Amino acid sequence: MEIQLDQSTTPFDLEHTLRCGQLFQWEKRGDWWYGVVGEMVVKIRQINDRLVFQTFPEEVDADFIKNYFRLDDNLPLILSKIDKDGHVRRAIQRFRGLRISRQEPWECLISYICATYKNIPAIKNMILNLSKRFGEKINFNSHYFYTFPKPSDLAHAGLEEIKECKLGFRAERVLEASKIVDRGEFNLEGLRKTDYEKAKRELLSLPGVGQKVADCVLLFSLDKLEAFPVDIWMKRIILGFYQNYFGASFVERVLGKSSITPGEYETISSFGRRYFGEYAGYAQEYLFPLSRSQGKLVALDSCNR
DNA sequence: TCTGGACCTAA
DNA sequence: TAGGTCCAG
Repeated sequence: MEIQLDQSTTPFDLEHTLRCGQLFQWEKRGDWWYGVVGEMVVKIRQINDRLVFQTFPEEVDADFIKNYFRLDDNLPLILSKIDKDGHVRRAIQRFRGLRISRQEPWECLISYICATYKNIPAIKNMILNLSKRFGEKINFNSHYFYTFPKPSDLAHAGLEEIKECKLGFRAERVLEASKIVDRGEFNLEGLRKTDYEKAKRELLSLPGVGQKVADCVLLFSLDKLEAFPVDIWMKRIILGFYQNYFGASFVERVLGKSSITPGEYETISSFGRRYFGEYAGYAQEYLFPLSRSQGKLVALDSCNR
C-alpha cells in the first residue's frame, strides 16, 4: 500500500522519525524499515513523497500508518509555533519532517521504565529480549519478529524470568507495574482524555515511573504534546542554549552533576512548556537529536563556557 | 524539599 | 558511563 504525501502541507521524513530515538522496535534492512506495531510487522520505506508499506500477518489501511506516525498533526503549524529562536530554527531546518510517533501506551510505559540509566542499544536489546520471551513470534520475509508482551504476560511471569531479559534492577519495577495494569487498577488509555497535570500525577504512582518516564509516556503515547521530558541530554541542551533564562548558580550547579533533583527537573521542564508553548514536546523532539550529533556537541560545549 | 548512594549490565 | 528512580537521613 501507499500513502501520497504533500511535503508542503504534510511534511514527513521517515528516516529522521525512526532514528530520533523515541522508538525501539525498528530496524533497517537494505532500503526497508521493519518494525513491530501492535500485532503487526510493518515493512516501510519512503521514496520522496511516497510512503510505501506492507503489513503482516494482516493488511491494514493507510489510517493505521497515519495514526502511528501522527500524520494527522499539522506539522507546519506546530513548527511555526515552536520556532522561537535560532537554536530551534536550526533544528527544524535540519530535521524537517521529523514527527513524534503515537505509540501504544502500555508498550511505551514498559519501554521507558526499562530506559532508565541505559543507552539506546541496550534498551533495544531489553525490549527485544522481553518480546522474544513473552511475545508472539511472527515469521515474515524469512525473518522472525516478536510482538510486545501483553500486561498479563509480564504480570504472570517470574521475577527471575524477567531479570534474564537483562533488565537488572528494572525487572522488579516492570513486574510490579505489569501487575497493577493487569489487575485493571490503572487505566492507561483513560489518561488520554485527562489533562496533562493530572495524568502525570497518576503515572507517577506507578513503580519505576518518575518525572522523566511519565513525561515520555504522556508525550509519546497519550497525545500530551506539551510534555517536555528532561533527560541528561535535554538538560545540557536547555542549560546550554537558554542559560540566560536561569540563574547562573542554578546552571552551574545543575550542569556540574549527572543527576537532577525533582525540583530541578520541574524548573527545566516547566521552562520548556512555558517557552515553547502547547507543542513543547515537539520542540524537545527536534532539539534532542542535536545532542547526538558530534559537530553540534562541540558547539554546545563552547556554549556552556 | 534536598542530597547521597545503590541499583543491573553492557556498549 | 548509559535517555533515572527509589530510599534513607
